[in-house]
Amino acid sequence: MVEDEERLAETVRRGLTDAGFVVELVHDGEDALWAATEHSYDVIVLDIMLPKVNGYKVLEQLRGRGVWTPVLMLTAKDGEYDQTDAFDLGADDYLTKPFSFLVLVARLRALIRRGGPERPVVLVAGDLTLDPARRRVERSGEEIALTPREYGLLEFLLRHRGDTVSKMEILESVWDPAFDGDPNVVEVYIRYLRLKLDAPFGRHAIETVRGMGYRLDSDGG
Amino acid sequence: MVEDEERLAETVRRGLTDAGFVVELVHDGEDALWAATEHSYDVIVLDIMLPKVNGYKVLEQLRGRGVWTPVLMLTAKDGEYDQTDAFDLGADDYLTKPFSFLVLVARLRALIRRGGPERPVVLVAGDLTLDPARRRVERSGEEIALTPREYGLLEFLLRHRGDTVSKMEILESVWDPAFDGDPNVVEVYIRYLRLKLDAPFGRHAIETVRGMGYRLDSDGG
DNA sequence: CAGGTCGCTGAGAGGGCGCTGAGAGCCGTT
DNA sequence: AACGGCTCTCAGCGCCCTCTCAGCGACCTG
Repeated sequence: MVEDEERLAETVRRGLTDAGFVVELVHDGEDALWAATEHSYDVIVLDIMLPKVNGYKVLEQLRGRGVWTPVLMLTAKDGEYDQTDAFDLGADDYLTKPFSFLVLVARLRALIRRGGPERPVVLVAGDLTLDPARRRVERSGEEIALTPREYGLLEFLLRHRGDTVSKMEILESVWDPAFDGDPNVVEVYIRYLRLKLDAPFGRHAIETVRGMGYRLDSDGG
Repeated sequence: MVEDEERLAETVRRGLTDAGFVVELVHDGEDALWAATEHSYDVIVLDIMLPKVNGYKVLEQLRGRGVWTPVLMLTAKDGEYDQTDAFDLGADDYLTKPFSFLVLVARLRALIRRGGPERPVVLVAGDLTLDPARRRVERSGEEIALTPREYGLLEFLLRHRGDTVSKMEILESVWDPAFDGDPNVVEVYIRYLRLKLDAPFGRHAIETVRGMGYRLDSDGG
């Protein structure tokens, strides 16, 4: 683990040890590079903001030296780099500070077990979140109750957020590939979602692309 | 790999082979186009300065032909093109000469690992971009709302950018092969596009070729 | 300069697409 | 059996998109 904030580092270290991990802790980028090159770890937890050499550089260097140990990056929410950068740089997973300790453990176990990335479990678009595991939808932290159909539709839109998806695509994925009813159902359910997701918050996350279909804004409208 | 400097090419080839890659080497843009179109590679290393057809043209042609193999471009430090161009044209990564061999290997591995999911299928002409998947059009980073017809017309022009296309060709492709209405529709829609794409930006991406048809500037006007 | 052709432009009619409210069918629960 | 929730159908409506048309200007030719 590479982390320079002492209190946070010590807390996490103790927690991980209790959870059964053997933890080695270094405090800056230089030590991180040396340790990771010389030793072999199951997984590396790497903070971005570090003394001497930042996390970004550390990762780049490691990959450059052929070190392919799975890396979980810790990113500050308002940092200069964001999650996208983390993935682009070859990180296998990331967490945004502040993070839930239990989530950290889960992600680390996943990385070790698979030897590969576990994509973030929660789908996000702006202040709109959908957690498939808990089947829970929130907007601005407020839970929103959805029927199964509404939920399926929203999940589909979120998984294609930013893309324009046609009514036919939606019907085939959310309804049935052999659905032969009135395609107007989609419009009706889009409306239901808008009534629950947009209207109470004065936003418009779901955009109509006339003649083409619908599009969910990446930034949540 | 596409590289014309023999010594560099041979060095890199040997290194990549040692690192476990199977390498095919061609020396100019023409061979590159042929090889990349006929065969299927995990990743393409493409130099910019090449005999016959330069790297940019090669990339442009490949993307135009629907070849979406990841491409890593090699750019000269003081070259007339820079990295921004590389990304704009649809390169997936780039390295500036001289480059660290280990970094090259790392980047190639990253490109191969990343593989399929997030490939930008974007048509570009200067500062004008069209993303078919997202059905999104931007000029200078600013999104532009188009109706289906306008969008279809612009997509057609972009796919033939640099070429002069006749009104009849346009009618057959964008409208209907059996369209028998007033060909003046094309002029009308060209106008709509100009009003949305050119006028607000003081440019003229769409050129009229009197007696022949229309032409979209490759560099966006 | 006159005449013709081609492209540009503004206005407007028509239709198609998406939105909406109501309600019927189906299911599980009480 | 009655009720409520969910799903889907349907038909009306309003707006945006599409296309037509006619006048005008630009360009070429004699």
